[in-house]
Amino acid sequence: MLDERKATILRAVVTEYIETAQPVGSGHVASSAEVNVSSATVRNDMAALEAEGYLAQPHTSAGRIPTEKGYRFFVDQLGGPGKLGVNESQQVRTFFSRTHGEMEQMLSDTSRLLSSLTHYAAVVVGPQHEVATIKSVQLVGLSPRLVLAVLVLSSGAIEKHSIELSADVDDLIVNAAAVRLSTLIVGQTLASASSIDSQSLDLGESADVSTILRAALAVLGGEHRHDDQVFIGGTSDMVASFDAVRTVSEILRILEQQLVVVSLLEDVLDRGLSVAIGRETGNEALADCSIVVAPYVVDGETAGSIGVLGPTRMHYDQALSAVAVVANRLG
Amino acid sequence: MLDERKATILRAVVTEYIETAQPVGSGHVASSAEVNVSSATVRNDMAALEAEGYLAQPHTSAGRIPTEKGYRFFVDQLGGPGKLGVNESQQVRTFFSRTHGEMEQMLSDTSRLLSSLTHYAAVVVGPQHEVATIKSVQLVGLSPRLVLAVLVLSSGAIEKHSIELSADVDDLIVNAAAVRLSTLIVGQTLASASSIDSQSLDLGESADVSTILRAALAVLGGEHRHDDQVFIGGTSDMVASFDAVRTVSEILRILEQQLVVVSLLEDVLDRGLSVAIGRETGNEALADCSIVVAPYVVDGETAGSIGVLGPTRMHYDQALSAVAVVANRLG
DNA sequence: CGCTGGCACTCTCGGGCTTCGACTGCTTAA
DNA sequence: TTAAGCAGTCGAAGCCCGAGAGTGCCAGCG
Repeated sequence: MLDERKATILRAVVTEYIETAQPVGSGHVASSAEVNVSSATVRNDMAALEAEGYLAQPHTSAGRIPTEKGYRFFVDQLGGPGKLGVNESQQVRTFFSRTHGEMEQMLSDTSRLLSSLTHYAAVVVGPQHEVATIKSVQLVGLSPRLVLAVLVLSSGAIEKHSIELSADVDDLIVNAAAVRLSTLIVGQTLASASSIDSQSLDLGESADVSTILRAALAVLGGEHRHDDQVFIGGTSDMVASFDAVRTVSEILRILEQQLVVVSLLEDVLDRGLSVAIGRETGNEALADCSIVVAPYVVDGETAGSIGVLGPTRMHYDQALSAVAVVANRLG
Repeated sequence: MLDERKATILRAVVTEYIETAQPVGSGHVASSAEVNVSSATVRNDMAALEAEGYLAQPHTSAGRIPTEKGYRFFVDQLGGPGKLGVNESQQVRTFFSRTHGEMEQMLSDTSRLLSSLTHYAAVVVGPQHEVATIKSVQLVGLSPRLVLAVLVLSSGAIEKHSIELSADVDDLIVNAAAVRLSTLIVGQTLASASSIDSQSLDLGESADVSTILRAALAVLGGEHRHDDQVFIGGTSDMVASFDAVRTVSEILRILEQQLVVVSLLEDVLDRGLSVAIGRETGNEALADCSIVVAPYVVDGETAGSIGVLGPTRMHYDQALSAVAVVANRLG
């Protein structure tokens, strides 16, 4: 599609623009190391690149800036992720050597790590609970009419649901229900547990017990889609890449709606390490942003995903490397 | 200290500046409803107010801007929190009528409510775990050498700690340890549980059991100061009040360090509903911000605190009312 | 004695103008 | 196909100037 020289010129424009945030002119490109033709030749090629939609001019007699298509070519052409710098890989190494156990804490720290590596906002989405099996279930009476159901999953995650009852119950009843519930759902996945039919359990229990059981199964089936664990870090770093407070505010609004963020990441999850540039994110408010995402794998299963959100003029190579390496070592 | 007229003038300057973000001149003040003197008189008083440190001039021949001292006077003089507008109080009412159970979810929603009421960033700090008593403790073996300790507290909160063992243990041993642990710490507060001396429990247990017990008590004693629950919402709203991205970035950096935020709130916690203006927050990066904080009370005990973070030129009356009302109804 | 009107002064802000410089596009020659 | 040169374009920066907003001070009035 693009001959070698045009590709080189485009590459030069993109890298320079990422560096300086200023429109870059033919002179700069011509004097760059990889290009050995005169600025006039560069001008011709840049005009062609603009005609084909890779570059744009903010106004006549300014330099060119990359379009989304331009960035896209640049990123695709980059091939896979490169190596990290020595400082960064050192940072990753010490991070993963020091960290241990305690899923939540670790994911939260991971988002901090990623943002400190890239200086952009980092998003880490924890494992889906649906696939994990239930290790233990417990019912704890907090007050006469309030019972807390606590599930421990094989992933080490915990789910809790409060159950409000219409009548007082005794602790003995609660315990009986807990035992019965354990035999019913321990070892199952959350998904299969929540699909248990309430009917099947009316076998000779006391009425109180089965009431509790039914209520417990009901809350299990309820909206447990919400509690994906999402950790966002480094927004302050990312913000510094923009210059309009207005834009910043809109981006923050997106980040606050965790559902939106999660679906952004999950849209690209099955594609492996990938990049969404500007409107490719599918969100108008993120027109000036790009996202680098990768799923991470635990025990051979895709567990969750991590990502970096930065300006369209982000350092794609660094971001790709960082995301790739961190996703890799999260296993 | 300030005679009645000067106080009125100061009040007028502050309210106008909060509204417009523009330096306000003697003319505007004179034409405001509460002031019935000529602009020349206002000028004299404003000069005096400046000499006394309540006002400042960005440059000669611009209007005046309130100093921190000016805001402070304004806020003190405001007296208690006022009433909420009808829309707002409606919003609060429907919120508290719809919400129920599930502490975490509720606190997170509360931060959303507060930020939507005030259009500033809202911070909600959950109850201190130290004072809650332990309702139940459970040990779950996740893998042969990894045991998860799950505590349910009377507040409905859950703490989990993973315990790594140096040798494989059997589930039976784990269960035995769990039973023993329950008798030891259920009913105690976290604080007293974590101060239990490991020595006192070497009475005839098997070695395996006491190993686990000791490890469990050790992690309990560990850094459980961290896991204060902090919920921050509405940063995107607050950001819109500033015009320098630089400032925004610094403020976000503060908010990301939850420890800092928590200590900010807790410093003023025993003072009840209170306001910290600019540098009064004790943080240089928040020189352009003010904080409105109030503790909330559950079962007669101070449980946690809620707060609003906005620009120094925030609508103090609205923020105070909102914080006061929400803190009140969080019981 | 305190308030007011008036006056001179100061400083910012915005518009209009010019200059400068960084580009481009085109044309022509090798 | 590339290079060189040249004319043209447009924004950014500097400058001037007038308008406007505001101040401080002074003198007079009740």
